[in-house]
Amino acid sequence: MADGPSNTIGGENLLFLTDEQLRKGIEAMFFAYRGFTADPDRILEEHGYGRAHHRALHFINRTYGTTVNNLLLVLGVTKQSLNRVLRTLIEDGLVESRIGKTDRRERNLYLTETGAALERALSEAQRERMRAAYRAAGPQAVAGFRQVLEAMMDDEIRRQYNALRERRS
Amino acid sequence: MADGPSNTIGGENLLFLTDEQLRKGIEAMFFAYRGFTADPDRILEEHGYGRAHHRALHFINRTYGTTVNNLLLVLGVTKQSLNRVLRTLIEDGLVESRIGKTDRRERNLYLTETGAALERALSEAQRERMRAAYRAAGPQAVAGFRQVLEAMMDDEIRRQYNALRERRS
DNA sequence: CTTGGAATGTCAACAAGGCTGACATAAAAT
DNA sequence: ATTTTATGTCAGCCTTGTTGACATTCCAAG
Repeated sequence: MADGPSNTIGGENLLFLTDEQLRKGIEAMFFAYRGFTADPDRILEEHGYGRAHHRALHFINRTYGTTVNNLLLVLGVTKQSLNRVLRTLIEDGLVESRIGKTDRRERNLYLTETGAALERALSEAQRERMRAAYRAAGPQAVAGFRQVLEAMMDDEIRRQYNALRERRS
Repeated sequence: MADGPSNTIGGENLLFLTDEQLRKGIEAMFFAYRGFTADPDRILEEHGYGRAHHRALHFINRTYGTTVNNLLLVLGVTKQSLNRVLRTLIEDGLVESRIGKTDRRERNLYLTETGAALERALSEAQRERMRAAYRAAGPQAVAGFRQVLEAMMDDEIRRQYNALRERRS
C-alpha cells in the first residue's frame, strides 16, 4: 500500500502529493517544531519552567480573565495536569486567580505584572524566529504556510482556533 | 517593545510581519502540530508505545542500517533516553540490532517485518492527514509551507534535514 | 426548601520519557 | 600499552501527562 503514483488526474499535476513529498513535509514539520520551541525553552529553563507553563501564560495573556475550564479546552490536557502548572504560576506570583463573580465555582485567571513580563519575553523570542522565517520566505509563502497548517488541524481544534482569532490580546 | 508597525519598507507591503500576524502563525503551528501527531498517537497507544517509539521507527526505516550515534544526532536526545526506547523495540522484535561490519563497536539498526508493518501503519496515518491538508491547500501553498518550515529550523538541524533528503528509504 | 446531580476545581499517586552522572565493555586509534 | 570512541546499563531526578477521590458550588426537580 501507500505507493501508487497517480500523479495526474484530470490534467492537474499532482506530483506534490507523492509519498516522497509527503514524507518530506512530515520531517520538515518535525524539525521545524523543534526550532519553533527552542528559543522559549531556553528562557523557560532559566526560570525553572517548562513548555506547559509557556502555553498557560500564552493563553491566559491572550484571553484575559479566562476560566480554568476554558483553558483546558484550548490546551487539550486534563484539568489535573493544568492545575499543577497553574498552582506553581500562582504561587510564584505570575498568575492571579480570582473567584468568579457570577459563578463562584469558576476561577478567572489574569497575569500579574511579573507574569506579563515573562510572557512578553517568551513570545518575543518566538516571534523573532517566526519573523525571520516569514521574512526569508516572503508573503506568498506565508499565506501557503497558514493554509496548510489550518488544513492539518482537527476539525474541532480549527473551530477553536478560528474563534480565538478575532479577540484582543 | 514588540510593537512598532513599520509595515512598508521600500514600498513593499510588510503587513504579514505584524505582531498580530506572527501570533496567528504561532498559534497555527501549535494547533497544527497537535493534529499532526494525533493519528499516530492513537495507533501507538494500542500497542503501548509513545511518540518516542514512533520517532525511532521512522528514522530507522528511513536510513536503513543507521547506527545508534546517527540516530542520537537526528533525534536530539540523550543515549540513555534513546536506549530505553530502543531496548523495548528490540525486545518486542520490532527492531534488529546487528554488530557493525567495518567497525564492530557500532550497531546497525534495522526494522523487522513486524517493525516495518507498524511503521507503515503509523506513517500511513500521518501521510493521510498530510495528504488531505496538501490537497485542500494546493501545490503553491505547499511550496510556501515547506519554505517557511525550513526557514524556521535551527541552522544545524536544517543541514541534517537537507542531508536526509536525498537518500532512499 | 431540600436534595440530588452536574460543573468546577484541588489533592494524591502513578507512568512516560526527557535529563545527568557514573561505570562497564569492546574495538579502534595512537 | 594507552587512550579514545561507540555503545549499553544502572540509579535517580524532573516535567508533564494520566486516573481516582474529594470538596465546593450551582441549579433544577420534587
